[in-house]
Amino acid sequence: MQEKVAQLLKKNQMSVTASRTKILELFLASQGALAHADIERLTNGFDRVTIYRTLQTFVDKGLVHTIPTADNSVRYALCKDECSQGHHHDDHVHFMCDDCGNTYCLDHIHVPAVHLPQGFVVKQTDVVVSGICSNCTLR
Amino acid sequence: MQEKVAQLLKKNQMSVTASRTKILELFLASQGALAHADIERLTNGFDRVTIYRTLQTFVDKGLVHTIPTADNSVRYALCKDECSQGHHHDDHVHFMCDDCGNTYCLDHIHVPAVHLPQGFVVKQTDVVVSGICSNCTLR
DNA sequence: CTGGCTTTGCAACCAAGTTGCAAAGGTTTT
DNA sequence: AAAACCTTTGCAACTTGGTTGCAAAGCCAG
Repeated sequence: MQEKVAQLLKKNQMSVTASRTKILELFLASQGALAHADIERLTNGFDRVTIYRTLQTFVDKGLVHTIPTADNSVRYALCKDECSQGHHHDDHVHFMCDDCGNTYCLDHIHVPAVHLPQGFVVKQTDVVVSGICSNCTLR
Repeated sequence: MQEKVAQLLKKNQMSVTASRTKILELFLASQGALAHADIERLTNGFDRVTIYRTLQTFVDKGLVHTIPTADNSVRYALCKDECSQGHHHDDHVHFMCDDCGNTYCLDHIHVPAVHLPQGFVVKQTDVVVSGICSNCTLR
């Protein structure tokens, strides 16, 4: 596992350090998206600043993308393989659960095409759905 | 005009004060959405805190709604008449222009229904489109 | 295992937003 | 039109989230 994570870092042109390894492991182990605060809580000893910088590096290298949320908080989730350095293909729907607070990438649900009036050029469409996730409806 | 604004405030159960009048005028005069910083710039003399509280009051009273944005900044726009105290009908698409930075409510473009996997309960769907707005493509 | 570049931790800083409270302002009553 | 009462404002202080500069430590080629 550790080894696999190290390979993944190298493949994306990053040197292998303790914080990057640990944080990437967290992402691989997590179902949903992670916020800076989650990572701070789940690790111990890494400086706030290191976590900010590590996340930024992951985004720059195309390993992770930020998720638009309804409550204006910043969350991060692993990219699928199609994403690469400086080029994110983030065309899936995101879901925020009002109950457990988790945020999920619904990778297989693509954002619908939105038809705009003449003169508008569409570059990106973000869809954020909120409600109750499947884990929480069961309980 | 001043009178009309005062009526609008009263209709929504707010006392008529200088800051509320001025800020509501700004919204009525503005094409797109306004951020706290915009209002601070366009007015002079009102305290930051007063602007925060006025915006919050407008949201509570159903006069204004917040707009989800791709860059995690908070913006406000006038509600249509269907919105009322504590009950927003915010089911239209929002557009952010990468060029001029303006944010618009596309009131007549409704958010498409998104089909989610079993077990998910949808409460709200937010669609934020970014690109170039019709004002900026003309130039 | 040495040297050079990268990353980390710390401290300080900045921006956005919130809270408590006294003073000022709006509204209602008489 | 003034008094009384409740609401709103401005100020100061604080909190939270995020950034920057820099010296020390860490990574990884040769």
